[in-house]
Formats: sequence, C-alpha cells, structure tokens
Amino acid sequence: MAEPVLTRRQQAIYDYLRQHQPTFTQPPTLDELCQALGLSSRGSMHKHVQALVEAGLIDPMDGRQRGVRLREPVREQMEYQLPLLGYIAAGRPIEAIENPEDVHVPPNLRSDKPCYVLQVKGDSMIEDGILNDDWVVIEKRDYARNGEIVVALIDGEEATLKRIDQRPGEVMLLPANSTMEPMVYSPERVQIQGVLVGQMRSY
Amino acid sequence: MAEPVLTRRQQAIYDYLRQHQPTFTQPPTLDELCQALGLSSRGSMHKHVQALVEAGLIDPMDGRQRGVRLREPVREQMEYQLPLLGYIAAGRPIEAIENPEDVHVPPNLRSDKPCYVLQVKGDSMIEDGILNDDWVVIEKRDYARNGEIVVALIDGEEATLKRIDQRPGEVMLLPANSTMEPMVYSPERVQIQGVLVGQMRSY
DNA sequence: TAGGTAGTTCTCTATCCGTTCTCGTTATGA
DNA sequence: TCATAACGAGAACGGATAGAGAACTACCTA
Repeated sequence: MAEPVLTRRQQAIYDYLRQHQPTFTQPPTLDELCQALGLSSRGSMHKHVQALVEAGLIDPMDGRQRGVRLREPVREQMEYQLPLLGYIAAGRPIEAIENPEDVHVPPNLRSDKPCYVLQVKGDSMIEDGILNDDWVVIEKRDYARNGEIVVALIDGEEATLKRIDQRPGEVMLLPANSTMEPMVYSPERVQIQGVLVGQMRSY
Repeated sequence: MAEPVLTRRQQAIYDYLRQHQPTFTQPPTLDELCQALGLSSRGSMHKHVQALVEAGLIDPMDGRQRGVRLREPVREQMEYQLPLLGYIAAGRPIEAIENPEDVHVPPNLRSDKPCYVLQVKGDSMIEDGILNDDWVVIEKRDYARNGEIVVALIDGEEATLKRIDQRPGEVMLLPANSTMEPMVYSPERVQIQGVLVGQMRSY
C-alpha cells in the first residue's frame, strides 16, 4: 500500500490522536477535537477527519457519536515492530525496561490486536518448548480461554508465564516442567495481562 | 531507467533533501527549499525539483502542497524476507515447496550469511524446544561445529534436523527426544546442508 | 413530544504554494 | 563569435489547503 500522503492539518490531527489516545476514556467528539487544535468550525474538522478515514488511518465513523477511532490493527499490520517491554520470570514482577526498544516481529507471530514482547527468564515452560531467553509475543488481553498460555499477575505483584485452567472458585496455573507443581489461586488474586501468540529464539 | 546525471544544483538539492529528510515533520515547500539553499525564486527551484522528479529520485508532486518527497528505495521490505523452502521431517527428504513463498524473519533470528526457512514436521527435537510445525531459520553452510543443530542429508536422500557430533571416522546425529536413539554414520554418508540459527512459533 | 447533542453537508472566503512563463546572466565548447 | 546549457529572478495564474458558519439529520433523553 502506498503510504498515505497527509496535509499539515491532517498530520497534526493524526498526531494528536495518537498522542492522546491512551488518555481518552472515550473517543473525542468533533467539537472537542476543534477545541484541542484551535478550530472553531465543526464542519472543517469533519472534513479533515474524513480525509484521515479515506487514508485508512481512522475507522469510518458512519454517523456514530464519538466515532473518531484510530485504526490500530491495519496500521500495525504493516508495522513489523513491537515494544520489548521487559523480562518475565516465574515468581517475580515483570522487570520493565526503562526505554522499551522495538523488536521486529513477523506478522504471522502476532495477532491483529495490540501486542508486546517479553523475554523469558527461567525454565518453567520448558516442556512446551519455551526456553530461557526466548522471546514471547503477548497479545494484550485481560481474559483467556482454558488451555491458553497467559501472562498472569498474582496479588498484583508477581508475574508469571503459565498455562491457565479456570474453574469455578479457583484458577490453576500450570507450569510445563515436571519438577514444578501447579499453582492454585482464588480468581480474584489472578489478573490476566496477556495471552501468548508467538515465540522466537535465536541460536 | 535512465542513469541520473545531475547538474551541480540538482545534486546539491538532492543532497540537502537526503540529509534533512529525517528532521522534517513535513516535506518542505519550494520556498523553504529556496531559503535553505540561498535562492529567492520559487520558479527556479521548481525547475530543479522537476528535473529530480524526471530523474526518478523524487516522487512526482502533482500539484500537492509540500509534495517534495524522496523516492524511497523499496529495498526495505526485502531485507526481512527469507524463502520458505519446504518441510523437514526426520527420515524423509525435505519436501520442497513448488513455489517458495517468502517469510518475514526478524534480523536477530538470522545470520548475515544466506539463510532459508523450513517448517518442522515431527517431534525429534522436542526437548530442545523445537516442536512440530515450528519454523526454523537455517544458515546455508556445508560444515558445522560439534554441538550445533544442523540440517543433514543422509545418503543423499534423507534429510533430518539434529544436533551433530563429528568424531574421527563417524558422525553422530543426536535427537532431542528420549524415546529416540542417536544415529551413527560414516562421514561420507552425511552431508551438511545448513545450521540452525533461529526458530519461530505461532500459537 | 420537545429539546439537546453531535455528525454531515454545504457554501463562501482567504491564503498557501505549485506551476508556468518571460527575461537576464554566466560559463563552456565548437 | 555564436550556440547552448545551467542558473537565477520575478510575475502571474490557478489549484490545493484551510477555516467559518449555516442548515440539515440522526439519535438520545427528559
């Protein structure tokens, strides 16, 4: 696809949306966008937004209110880079990297949802073919189906990469290492932070 | 394409664009280019830019404002692609794909030598974290150091992915699967086709 | 049912800026 | 000495970009 050619104003609006999207609780209205960028005409703003829709950077907002949504999936599909957020080791919090560098990830190793990369420390998933120092691609998600491998945060402080089995009243986190025992928690202690969608290793 | 023979001025403008492109938030206008290069006539600048367009170094700016964009070499994408040559399963020849498609491979999963990609069929390397359906990145090479994982062709017909141990008078191919036995051959029966440098898996 | 909110479409206007043109200067080589 | 190419200045034209504001529509809520 040819890269979209944006005018100055279109670029400014797009930049604003990308920069402020994380802080939005809901997408902005056209009037709010006008105020943020110093316009006074809703109609003019609409024209610019419409141009961004045609450039494929924003989802078409057919009449919907607060319908200005960045089109993440498609944009990142062409983008082969994901942030390497840190290291994950069983029993310790994710060790965050201060300056998340970007890692190349082939499109077939990720989903079309927002993803990030962690580097594995430890052997707790060794029998599932996930070794020490492997990179894992995680789809950002707060739920999982049984049998999926998830990044789980326990008591808000310990992060771990395990296969999950959710039953009424309890959650089991299953290592893939016969020297380790399954862990059982009450559901409210376990917070899912993402689901494994890809893995890479360098020799 | 005609070889680009640039005049002094054209070369100067092209150099300026290449040098300053990364710092642009938006492509420059002709007036801004004039100012940067010490001209005062937009029309003259336009003539030079037009020459660069005809030389194929700049995208045609059909009337667009701020349309002076360097034509990027399309090379970028190719750098991250390697051919998927086929499937490798212990004990059978590499099943070649008639039309080798290209697979995206991150630069840190390959070497700077020629490489290709195979898809693994079978469980013979499971204890080394290489599972059925994984992709492996292979550096094309006809020798290996002991302990490396190699693609080996036996008797010119059977290909297999194994860890190698070469001793005087014999070559051992070691599976990473406790249900399988090491294989021992005389050196002239074993031909090394490549060495494992990377691995990928999709969930 | 009325009124408010917010997206859509339209016209009008001003300015930016690419485009084309003419004209003059300088350097080079036959 | 003349033809030609490279270069530059400047003016005039017109399309591209931008913004304001009015009118309309769709939807939700009181």
